[in-house]
Amino acid sequence: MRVKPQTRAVEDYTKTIYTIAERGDVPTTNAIAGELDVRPASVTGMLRKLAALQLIRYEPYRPVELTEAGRRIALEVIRHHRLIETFLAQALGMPWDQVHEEAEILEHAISERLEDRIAEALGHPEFDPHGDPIPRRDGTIARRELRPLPAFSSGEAVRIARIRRQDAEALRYLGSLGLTPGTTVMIHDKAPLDGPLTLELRDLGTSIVLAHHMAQTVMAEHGDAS
Amino acid sequence: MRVKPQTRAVEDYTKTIYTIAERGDVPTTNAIAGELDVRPASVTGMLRKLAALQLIRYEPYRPVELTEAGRRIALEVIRHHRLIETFLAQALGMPWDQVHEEAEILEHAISERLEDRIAEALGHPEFDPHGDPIPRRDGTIARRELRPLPAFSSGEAVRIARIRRQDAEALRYLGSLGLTPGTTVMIHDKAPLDGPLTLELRDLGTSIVLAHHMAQTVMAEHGDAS
DNA sequence: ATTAGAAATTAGCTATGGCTAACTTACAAT
DNA sequence: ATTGTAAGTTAGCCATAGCTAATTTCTAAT
Repeated sequence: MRVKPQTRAVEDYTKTIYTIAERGDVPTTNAIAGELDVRPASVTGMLRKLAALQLIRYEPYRPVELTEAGRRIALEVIRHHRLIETFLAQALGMPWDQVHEEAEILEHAISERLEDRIAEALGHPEFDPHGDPIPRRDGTIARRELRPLPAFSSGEAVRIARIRRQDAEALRYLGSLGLTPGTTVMIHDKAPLDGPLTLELRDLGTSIVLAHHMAQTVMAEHGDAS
Repeated sequence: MRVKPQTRAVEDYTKTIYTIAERGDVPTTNAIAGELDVRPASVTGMLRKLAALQLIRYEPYRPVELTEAGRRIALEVIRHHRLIETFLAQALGMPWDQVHEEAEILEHAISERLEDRIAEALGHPEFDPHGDPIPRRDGTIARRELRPLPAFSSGEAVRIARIRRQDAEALRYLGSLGLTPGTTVMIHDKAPLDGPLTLELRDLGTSIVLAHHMAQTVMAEHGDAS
Protein backbone atom coordinates (compact mmCIF):
# COMPACT_ATOMS: atom_id res chain seq x y z
CA MET A 1 0.00 0.00 0.00
CA ARG A 2 3.09 2.24 0.18
CA VAL A 3 3.42 4.65 -2.72
CA LYS A 4 5.96 7.45 -2.39
CA PRO A 5 6.53 10.70 -0.54
CA GLN A 6 3.50 12.94 -0.91
CA THR A 7 2.94 16.47 0.23
CA ARG A 8 0.28 17.20 2.74
CA ALA A 9 -1.84 18.91 0.08
CA VAL A 10 -1.76 15.82 -2.11
CA GLU A 11 -2.88 13.70 0.81
CA ASP A 12 -5.64 16.09 1.78
CA TYR A 13 -7.03 16.42 -1.72
CA THR A 14 -7.03 12.72 -2.57
CA LYS A 15 -8.60 11.92 0.77
CA THR A 16 -11.26 14.56 0.28
CA ILE A 17 -12.09 13.40 -3.22
CA TYR A 18 -12.42 9.87 -1.94
CA THR A 19 -14.69 10.72 0.95
CA ILE A 20 -16.93 12.96 -1.13
CA ALA A 21 -17.42 10.16 -3.62
CA GLU A 22 -17.78 7.58 -0.89
CA ARG A 23 -20.71 9.36 0.69
CA GLY A 24 -22.44 9.52 -2.67
CA ASP A 25 -21.72 13.15 -3.57
CA VAL A 26 -20.03 14.38 -6.73
CA PRO A 27 -16.41 15.52 -6.36
CA THR A 28 -16.67 18.87 -8.11
CA THR A 29 -14.30 21.78 -7.69
CA ASN A 30 -16.75 23.53 -5.41
CA ALA A 31 -17.42 20.46 -3.30
CA ILE A 32 -13.70 19.95 -2.73
CA ALA A 33 -13.17 23.64 -1.97
CA GLY A 34 -15.95 23.54 0.59
CA GLU A 35 -14.60 20.47 2.29
CA LEU A 36 -11.04 21.75 2.48
CA ASP A 37 -12.01 25.34 3.23
CA VAL A 38 -10.02 26.83 0.36
CA ARG A 39 -11.15 28.90 -2.65
CA PRO A 40 -12.27 27.10 -5.80
CA ALA A 41 -9.44 28.73 -7.76
CA SER A 42 -6.95 27.00 -5.50
CA VAL A 43 -8.68 23.69 -6.07
CA THR A 44 -8.40 24.07 -9.83
CA GLY A 45 -4.68 24.57 -9.40
CA MET A 46 -4.26 21.49 -7.28
CA LEU A 47 -6.43 19.38 -9.57
CA ARG A 48 -4.10 20.18 -12.45
CA LYS A 49 -1.21 19.04 -10.32
CA LEU A 50 -2.92 15.85 -9.17
CA ALA A 51 -3.75 15.06 -12.78
CA ALA A 52 -0.10 15.56 -13.73
CA LEU A 53 0.82 13.14 -10.92
CA GLN A 54 -1.66 10.64 -12.39
CA LEU A 55 -3.63 10.58 -9.17
CA ILE A 56 -6.88 11.77 -10.72
CA ARG A 57 -8.57 11.89 -14.09
CA TYR A 58 -9.51 15.49 -14.76
CA GLU A 59 -11.31 17.29 -17.58
CA PRO A 60 -11.90 20.99 -16.92
CA TYR A 61 -15.48 21.73 -15.85
CA ARG A 62 -16.10 18.07 -15.01
CA PRO A 63 -16.12 16.24 -11.70
CA VAL A 64 -12.87 14.43 -10.97
CA GLU A 65 -12.21 10.77 -10.44
CA LEU A 66 -9.37 9.13 -8.53
CA THR A 67 -7.07 6.82 -10.44
CA GLU A 68 -6.02 3.59 -8.81
CA ALA A 69 -2.86 5.31 -7.56
CA GLY A 70 -4.90 8.16 -6.15
CA ARG A 71 -7.26 5.78 -4.45
CA ARG A 72 -4.37 4.01 -2.80
CA ILE A 73 -3.07 7.25 -1.34
CA ALA A 74 -6.52 8.25 -0.15
CA LEU A 75 -7.07 4.92 1.55
CA GLU A 76 -3.68 5.07 3.20
CA VAL A 77 -4.39 8.49 4.67
CA ILE A 78 -7.83 7.38 5.81
CA ARG A 79 -6.30 4.31 7.40
CA HIS A 80 -3.88 6.55 9.28
CA HIS A 81 -6.68 8.83 10.34
CA ARG A 82 -8.99 6.14 11.64
CA LEU A 83 -6.31 4.12 13.35
CA ILE A 84 -5.18 7.24 15.14
CA GLU A 85 -8.72 8.05 16.19
CA THR A 86 -9.13 4.56 17.57
CA PHE A 87 -5.82 4.73 19.35
CA LEU A 88 -6.49 8.09 20.93
CA ALA A 89 -9.87 6.89 22.18
CA GLN A 90 -8.75 3.51 23.44
CA ALA A 91 -5.21 4.05 24.64
CA LEU A 92 -5.56 7.58 25.95
CA GLY A 93 -9.25 7.73 26.77
CA MET A 94 -9.77 10.76 24.59
CA PRO A 95 -13.49 11.49 24.06
CA TRP A 96 -14.83 10.55 20.65
CA ASP A 97 -15.74 14.13 19.79
CA GLN A 98 -12.08 15.22 20.05
CA VAL A 99 -10.27 12.48 18.19
CA HIS A 100 -11.17 13.61 14.68
CA GLU A 101 -9.52 16.98 15.03
CA GLU A 102 -6.30 15.48 16.39
CA ALA A 103 -6.22 12.78 13.73
CA GLU A 104 -6.68 15.36 11.01
CA ILE A 105 -3.14 16.55 11.72
CA LEU A 106 -1.47 13.38 12.94
CA GLU A 107 -2.57 11.41 9.87
CA HIS A 108 0.12 13.24 7.90
CA ALA A 109 2.83 12.81 10.52
CA ILE A 110 2.73 9.11 11.31
CA SER A 111 5.19 6.66 9.76
CA GLU A 112 4.21 3.27 8.40
CA ARG A 113 6.32 1.72 11.11
CA LEU A 114 4.41 3.51 13.84
CA GLU A 115 1.11 2.80 12.13
CA ASP A 116 1.87 -0.90 12.19
CA ARG A 117 2.70 -0.76 15.84
CA ILE A 118 -0.53 1.03 16.64
CA ALA A 119 -2.60 -1.40 14.60
CA GLU A 120 -0.87 -4.25 16.36
CA ALA A 121 -1.42 -2.77 19.82
CA LEU A 122 -5.12 -2.34 19.05
CA GLY A 123 -5.50 -5.83 17.65
CA HIS A 124 -6.05 -4.67 14.06
CA PRO A 125 -9.44 -3.06 14.56
CA GLU A 126 -11.85 -2.88 11.63
CA PHE A 127 -13.75 0.21 12.79
CA ASP A 128 -12.92 3.50 14.46
CA PRO A 129 -14.83 5.08 17.38
CA HIS A 130 -17.43 6.52 15.00
CA GLY A 131 -17.97 3.16 13.35
CA ASP A 132 -16.15 4.19 10.18
CA PRO A 133 -14.36 1.25 8.60
CA ILE A 134 -10.56 1.29 8.78
CA PRO A 135 -9.07 0.40 5.39
CA ARG A 136 -6.73 -2.55 5.64
CA ARG A 137 -3.11 -2.30 4.56
CA ASP A 138 -3.95 -4.08 1.33
CA GLY A 139 -6.55 -1.44 0.46
CA THR A 140 -9.64 -3.51 1.13
CA ILE A 141 -12.39 -2.28 3.44
CA ALA A 142 -14.98 -4.02 5.56
CA ARG A 143 -18.39 -3.63 3.93
CA ARG A 144 -21.63 -3.50 5.88
CA GLU A 145 -25.25 -3.07 4.95
CA LEU A 146 -26.19 -0.10 7.08
CA ARG A 147 -29.21 2.16 6.85
CA PRO A 148 -29.95 5.47 8.55
CA LEU A 149 -32.31 5.20 11.51
CA PRO A 150 -35.31 6.72 9.68
CA ALA A 151 -35.09 3.91 7.12
CA PHE A 152 -36.19 1.40 9.76
CA SER A 153 -39.79 0.87 10.84
CA SER A 154 -41.41 1.49 14.17
CA GLY A 155 -41.06 -1.49 16.42
CA GLU A 156 -37.74 -2.59 15.01
CA ALA A 157 -34.72 -3.16 17.24
CA VAL A 158 -31.53 -1.94 15.64
CA ARG A 159 -27.87 -1.84 16.54
CA ILE A 160 -26.17 1.48 16.00
CA ALA A 161 -23.06 0.90 13.91
CA ARG A 162 -21.80 4.20 12.58
CA ILE A 163 -22.22 7.94 12.98
CA ARG A 164 -21.71 9.83 9.74
CA ARG A 165 -20.55 13.06 11.29
CA GLN A 166 -17.35 14.35 12.68
CA ASP A 167 -18.17 17.70 14.22
CA ALA A 168 -17.53 17.68 17.93
CA GLU A 169 -20.80 19.30 18.90
CA ALA A 170 -23.05 16.74 17.25
CA LEU A 171 -20.94 13.90 18.57
CA ARG A 172 -21.09 15.23 22.11
CA TYR A 173 -24.85 15.51 21.78
CA LEU A 174 -25.31 12.00 20.44
CA GLY A 175 -22.92 10.67 23.03
CA SER A 176 -24.87 12.34 25.82
CA LEU A 177 -27.98 10.53 24.58
CA GLY A 178 -26.14 7.24 24.57
CA LEU A 179 -26.26 6.90 20.81
CA THR A 180 -22.84 5.42 20.17
CA PRO A 181 -21.76 2.51 17.97
CA GLY A 182 -22.62 -0.78 19.59
CA THR A 183 -25.73 0.48 21.34
CA THR A 184 -29.00 -1.28 20.58
CA VAL A 185 -32.14 0.84 20.35
CA MET A 186 -35.77 0.21 19.57
CA ILE A 187 -37.51 2.48 17.09
CA HIS A 188 -40.50 3.44 19.16
CA ASP A 189 -42.12 6.00 16.93
CA LYS A 190 -41.48 8.00 13.79
CA ALA A 191 -43.38 11.27 13.52
CA PRO A 192 -44.66 11.87 9.99
CA LEU A 193 -43.27 14.39 7.50
CA ASP A 194 -39.67 13.87 8.52
CA GLY A 195 -40.54 14.48 12.13
CA PRO A 196 -38.49 13.36 15.10
CA LEU A 197 -37.95 9.73 16.07
CA THR A 198 -38.64 8.32 19.47
CA LEU A 199 -36.11 5.71 20.48
CA GLU A 200 -35.86 3.38 23.40
CA LEU A 201 -32.46 2.50 24.73
CA ARG A 202 -32.59 -1.25 25.20
CA ASP A 203 -30.15 -1.40 28.07
CA LEU A 204 -31.38 1.50 30.15
CA GLY A 205 -35.02 1.31 29.18
CA THR A 206 -35.04 5.09 28.81
CA SER A 207 -36.71 6.89 25.93
CA ILE A 208 -35.20 9.66 23.82
CA VAL A 209 -36.38 11.86 20.98
CA LEU A 210 -34.15 12.62 18.02
CA ALA A 211 -34.66 15.11 15.20
CA HIS A 212 -35.01 13.55 11.77
CA HIS A 213 -31.92 15.23 10.36
CA MET A 214 -29.83 13.92 13.26
CA ALA A 215 -31.31 10.44 12.91
CA GLN A 216 -30.28 10.51 9.24
CA THR A 217 -26.65 10.55 10.31
CA VAL A 218 -27.02 7.57 12.61
CA MET A 219 -26.44 4.37 10.66
CA ALA A 220 -27.61 1.06 12.03
CA GLU A 221 -28.23 -2.56 11.20
CA HIS A 222 -30.95 -4.98 12.17
CA GLY A 223 -31.23 -6.49 15.65
CA ASP A 224 -28.04 -6.75 17.64
CA ALA A 225 -26.23 -8.75 15.01
CA SER A 226 -22.44 -9.15 15.12
CA MET B 1 3.94 28.02 28.20
CA ARG B 2 1.65 28.46 25.17
CA VAL B 3 2.76 31.15 22.76
CA LYS B 4 1.10 31.30 19.35
CA PRO B 5 0.94 29.44 16.07
CA GLN B 6 4.43 28.86 14.73
CA THR B 7 5.57 27.36 11.48
CA ARG B 8 7.54 24.17 11.50
CA ALA B 9 10.69 26.04 10.50
CA VAL B 10 10.39 28.40 13.45
CA GLU B 11 10.03 25.44 15.78
CA ASP B 12 12.97 23.61 14.24
CA TYR B 13 15.30 26.59 14.34
CA THR B 14 14.53 27.66 17.90
CA LYS B 15 14.85 24.08 19.08
CA THR B 16 18.16 23.68 17.28
CA ILE B 17 19.58 26.90 18.66
CA TYR B 18 18.58 25.84 22.13
CA THR B 19 20.11 22.39 21.93
CA ILE B 20 23.36 23.64 20.42
CA ALA B 21 23.74 26.11 23.27
CA GLU B 22 22.63 23.54 25.82
CA ARG B 23 25.38 21.14 24.91
CA GLY B 24 27.94 23.90 25.25
CA ASP B 25 28.50 24.72 21.59
CA VAL B 26 28.11 28.11 19.97
CA PRO B 27 24.98 28.63 17.85
CA THR B 28 26.59 30.01 14.72
CA THR B 29 25.08 30.03 11.27
CA ASN B 30 27.19 27.06 10.25
CA ALA B 31 26.41 25.07 13.36
CA ILE B 32 22.69 25.55 12.82
CA ALA B 33 22.97 24.69 9.14
CA GLY B 34 24.82 21.51 9.96
CA GLU B 35 22.28 20.44 12.54
CA LEU B 36 19.29 21.10 10.31
CA ASP B 37 20.95 19.88 7.14
CA VAL B 38 20.31 23.05 5.16
CA ARG B 39 22.72 25.52 3.52
CA PRO B 40 24.13 28.38 5.60
CA ALA B 41 22.50 30.88 3.26
CA SER B 42 19.12 29.49 4.19
CA VAL B 43 19.95 29.82 7.85
CA THR B 44 20.83 33.48 7.46
CA GLY B 45 17.43 34.04 5.91
CA MET B 46 15.62 32.31 8.72
CA LEU B 47 17.67 34.09 11.38
CA ARG B 48 16.51 37.40 9.98
CA LYS B 49 12.96 36.19 10.26
CA LEU B 50 13.37 34.87 13.79
CA ALA B 51 14.90 38.19 14.80
CA ALA B 52 11.91 40.02 13.31
CA LEU B 53 9.66 37.73 15.35
CA GLN B 54 11.68 38.66 18.44
CA LEU B 55 12.60 35.06 19.05
CA ILE B 56 16.35 35.61 18.83
CA ARG B 57 18.87 38.41 19.19
CA TYR B 58 20.85 38.55 16.01
CA GLU B 59 23.77 40.65 14.81
CA PRO B 60 25.15 39.60 11.41
CA TYR B 61 28.37 37.59 11.69
CA ARG B 62 27.72 36.89 15.37
CA PRO B 63 26.35 33.80 17.11
CA VAL B 64 22.67 34.10 17.94
CA GLU B 65 20.92 34.01 21.27
CA LEU B 66 17.34 33.04 22.04
CA THR B 67 15.12 35.64 23.62
CA GLU B 68 12.84 34.58 26.44
CA ALA B 69 10.03 34.08 23.89
CA GLY B 70 12.31 32.00 21.71
CA ARG B 71 13.40 29.91 24.66
CA ARG B 72 9.80 29.22 25.53
CA ILE B 73 9.07 27.92 22.05
CA ALA B 74 12.20 25.79 22.04
CA LEU B 75 11.34 24.26 25.38
CA GLU B 76 7.81 23.55 24.29
CA VAL B 77 8.98 21.72 21.19
CA ILE B 78 11.55 19.79 23.19
CA ARG B 79 8.89 18.88 25.73
CA HIS B 80 6.73 17.57 22.89
CA HIS B 81 9.63 15.64 21.47
CA ARG B 82 10.70 13.96 24.69
CA LEU B 83 7.20 13.18 25.88
CA ILE B 84 6.49 11.54 22.54
CA GLU B 85 9.69 9.52 22.75
CA THR B 86 8.75 8.36 26.21
CA PHE B 87 5.25 7.51 25.13
CA LEU B 88 6.33 5.56 22.07
CA ALA B 89 8.77 3.56 24.16
CA GLN B 90 6.49 2.89 27.11
CA ALA B 91 3.04 2.65 25.59
CA LEU B 92 3.94 1.05 22.28
CA GLY B 93 7.12 -0.75 23.16
CA MET B 94 9.05 0.98 20.40
CA PRO B 95 12.82 0.44 20.73
CA TRP B 96 14.77 3.41 22.02
CA ASP B 97 16.80 3.73 18.84
CA GLN B 98 13.65 4.39 16.77
CA VAL B 99 11.75 6.86 18.92
CA HIS B 100 13.86 9.91 18.09
CA GLU B 101 13.14 9.78 14.40
CA GLU B 102 9.39 9.44 14.94
CA ALA B 103 9.33 12.21 17.52
CA GLU B 104 11.19 14.51 15.18
CA ILE B 105 8.06 14.68 13.06
CA LEU B 106 5.33 14.19 15.63
CA GLU B 107 6.66 16.99 17.84
CA HIS B 108 5.21 19.47 15.35
CA ALA B 109 1.87 17.71 15.00
CA ILE B 110 0.75 17.20 18.57
CA SER B 111 -1.75 19.52 20.26
CA GLU B 112 -1.38 20.82 23.78
CA ARG B 113 -4.47 18.89 24.67
CA LEU B 114 -3.00 15.63 23.49
CA GLU B 115 0.32 16.43 25.07
CA ASP B 116 -1.38 16.86 28.43
CA ARG B 117 -3.11 13.54 28.05
CA ILE B 118 0.12 11.79 27.21
CA ALA B 119 1.94 13.38 30.13
CA GLU B 120 -0.91 12.35 32.39
CA ALA B 121 -0.94 8.76 31.09
CA LEU B 122 2.79 8.50 31.72
CA GLY B 123 2.59 10.01 35.18
CA HIS B 124 4.41 13.22 34.25
CA PRO B 125 7.83 11.71 33.64
CA GLU B 126 10.91 13.86 34.15
CA PHE B 127 13.19 12.01 31.71
CA ASP B 128 12.84 10.38 28.31
CA PRO B 129 14.20 6.96 27.30
CA HIS B 130 17.64 8.45 26.66
CA GLY B 131 17.71 10.15 30.04
CA ASP B 132 17.18 13.59 28.56
CA PRO B 133 15.16 15.81 30.90
CA ILE B 134 11.62 16.63 29.79
CA PRO B 135 10.95 20.35 30.25
CA ARG B 136 7.92 20.95 32.45
CA ARG B 137 4.96 22.93 31.20
CA ASP B 138 6.14 25.93 33.17
CA GLY B 139 9.47 25.91 31.36
CA THR B 140 11.60 24.58 34.20
CA ILE B 141 13.83 21.55 33.77
CA ALA B 142 15.18 18.94 36.13
CA ARG B 143 18.88 19.56 36.74
CA ARG B 144 21.39 16.84 37.51
CA GLU B 145 25.10 16.73 38.11
CA LEU B 146 26.19 14.23 35.49
CA ARG B 147 29.63 13.45 34.16
CA PRO B 148 30.73 11.39 31.17
CA LEU B 149 32.01 7.93 32.07
CA PRO B 150 35.71 8.78 31.45
CA ALA B 151 35.45 11.49 34.10
CA PHE B 152 35.07 8.85 36.81
CA SER B 153 37.93 6.90 38.30
CA SER B 154 38.68 3.22 38.15
CA GLY B 155 36.93 1.36 40.92
CA GLU B 156 33.97 3.69 41.06
CA ALA B 157 30.43 2.39 40.75
CA VAL B 158 28.23 4.70 38.71
CA ARG B 159 24.65 4.79 37.60
CA ILE B 160 24.12 5.55 33.93
CA ALA B 161 21.67 8.42 33.62
CA ARG B 162 21.76 9.79 30.11
CA ILE B 163 23.03 9.01 26.63
CA ARG B 164 23.96 12.12 24.68
CA ARG B 165 23.31 10.70 21.25
CA GLN B 166 20.31 10.11 19.13
CA ASP B 167 21.54 8.18 16.12
CA ALA B 168 19.92 4.79 15.93
CA GLU B 169 23.10 2.86 15.31
CA ALA B 170 24.96 4.03 18.39
CA LEU B 171 21.87 3.55 20.53
CA ARG B 172 21.40 0.01 19.30
CA TYR B 173 25.03 -0.70 20.07
CA LEU B 174 24.89 0.72 23.57
CA GLY B 175 21.61 -1.05 24.18
CA SER B 176 23.10 -4.36 23.12
CA LEU B 177 25.83 -3.86 25.73
CA GLY B 178 23.23 -3.12 28.36
CA LEU B 179 24.31 0.49 28.75
CA THR B 180 20.93 2.14 29.21
CA PRO B 181 19.77 4.75 31.72
CA GLY B 182 19.25 3.20 35.11
CA THR B 183 21.97 0.60 34.76
CA THR B 184 24.72 0.59 37.36
CA VAL B 185 28.25 -0.19 36.20
CA MET B 186 31.62 -0.37 37.80
CA ILE B 187 34.53 1.38 36.11
CA HIS B 188 36.99 -1.46 36.04
CA ASP B 189 39.79 0.04 34.04
CA LYS B 190 40.61 3.07 31.95
CA ALA B 191 43.31 2.60 29.31
CA PRO B 192 45.62 5.61 29.10
CA LEU B 193 45.70 8.19 26.30
CA ASP B 194 41.96 8.21 25.80
CA GLY B 195 41.93 4.45 25.46
CA PRO B 196 38.90 2.22 25.94
CA LEU B 197 37.15 1.71 29.28
CA THR B 198 36.48 -1.65 30.80
CA LEU B 199 33.19 -1.74 32.61
CA GLU B 200 31.52 -4.32 34.77
CA LEU B 201 27.78 -4.61 34.70
CA ARG B 202 26.80 -4.83 38.34
CA ASP B 203 23.67 -6.91 37.79
CA LEU B 204 25.02 -9.46 35.34
CA GLY B 205 28.58 -9.50 36.51
CA THR B 206 29.72 -9.41 32.89
CA SER B 207 32.53 -7.24 31.64
CA ILE B 208 32.46 -5.00 28.57
CA VAL B 209 34.93 -2.74 26.78
CA LEU B 210 33.88 0.63 25.44
CA ALA B 211 35.80 3.03 23.20
CA HIS B 212 36.66 6.34 24.81
CA HIS B 213 34.65 8.41 22.34
CA MET B 214 31.57 6.28 23.00
CA ALA B 215 32.09 6.48 26.74
CA GLN B 216 32.20 10.26 26.40
CA THR B 217 28.53 10.21 25.36
CA VAL B 218 27.46 8.11 28.33
CA MET B 219 26.60 10.39 31.24
CA ALA B 220 26.44 8.99 34.75
CA GLU B 221 26.27 9.89 38.41
CA HIS B 222 27.87 8.44 41.48
CA GLY B 223 26.79 5.12 42.97
CA ASP B 224 23.23 4.08 42.37
CA ALA B 225 21.76 7.23 43.85
CA SER B 226 18.15 8.23 43.19
C1' DA C 1 49.41 46.55 8.72
C1' DT C 2 48.37 43.09 5.39
C1' DT C 3 46.34 39.22 3.80
C1' DA C 4 44.60 34.40 3.30
C1' DG C 5 40.94 31.50 4.40
C1' DA C 6 36.85 30.50 6.75
C1' DA C 7 32.42 32.10 7.94
C1' DA C 8 28.57 34.55 6.86
C1' DT C 9 25.69 37.37 3.98
C1' DT C 10 23.36 39.04 -0.20
C1' DA C 11 21.20 38.57 -4.59
C1' DG C 12 18.40 36.22 -7.23
C1' DC C 13 16.24 32.00 -8.24
C1' DT C 14 12.94 27.77 -7.36
C1' DA C 15 8.67 25.14 -5.83
C1' DT C 16 4.54 24.77 -3.14
C1' DG C 17 0.11 26.15 -2.38
C1' DG C 18 -2.61 29.64 -0.98
C1' DC C 19 -5.33 34.19 -2.54
C1' DT C 20 -8.39 37.80 -5.49
C1' DA C 21 -10.28 39.52 -9.62
C1' DA C 22 -11.56 38.82 -14.09
C1' DC C 23 -12.95 35.65 -17.42
C1' DT C 24 -15.20 31.61 -19.60
C1' DT C 25 -18.16 27.71 -19.83
C1' DA C 26 -22.19 24.93 -19.06
C1' DC C 27 -26.82 24.54 -18.66
C1' DA C 28 -31.51 25.54 -17.61
C1' DA C 29 -35.25 28.58 -18.54
C1' DT C 30 -37.38 31.07 -21.65
C1' DA D 1 -31.81 30.18 -30.31
C1' DT D 2 -30.81 33.27 -26.56
C1' DT D 3 -29.47 34.48 -22.19
C1' DG D 4 -28.82 34.66 -17.09
C1' DT D 5 -26.58 32.43 -13.41
C1' DA D 6 -23.76 29.35 -11.13
C1' DA D 7 -19.66 26.78 -11.57
C1' DG D 8 -15.20 26.67 -12.94
C1' DT D 9 -10.90 28.47 -14.81
C1' DT D 10 -7.13 31.72 -15.79
C1' DA D 11 -3.97 35.32 -14.72
C1' DG D 12 -1.30 37.28 -11.68
C1' DC D 13 -0.20 37.92 -7.08
C1' DC D 14 1.67 36.56 -2.12
C1' DA D 15 4.35 34.08 1.65
C1' DT D 16 7.29 30.38 3.12
C1' DA D 17 11.54 28.37 2.97
C1' DG D 18 14.69 26.16 0.41
C1' DC D 19 18.80 26.56 -3.19
C1' DT D 20 23.41 28.34 -5.81
C1' DA D 21 26.74 31.76 -6.89
C1' DA D 22 28.91 35.84 -5.81
C1' DT D 23 30.39 38.88 -2.37
C1' DT D 24 31.60 40.63 2.14
C1' DT D 25 33.35 40.33 6.75
C1' DC D 26 35.96 38.53 10.42
C1' DT D 27 40.04 36.76 12.38
C1' DA D 28 44.37 34.87 12.89
C1' DA D 29 48.94 34.50 11.00
C1' DT D 30 52.48 36.79 9.18
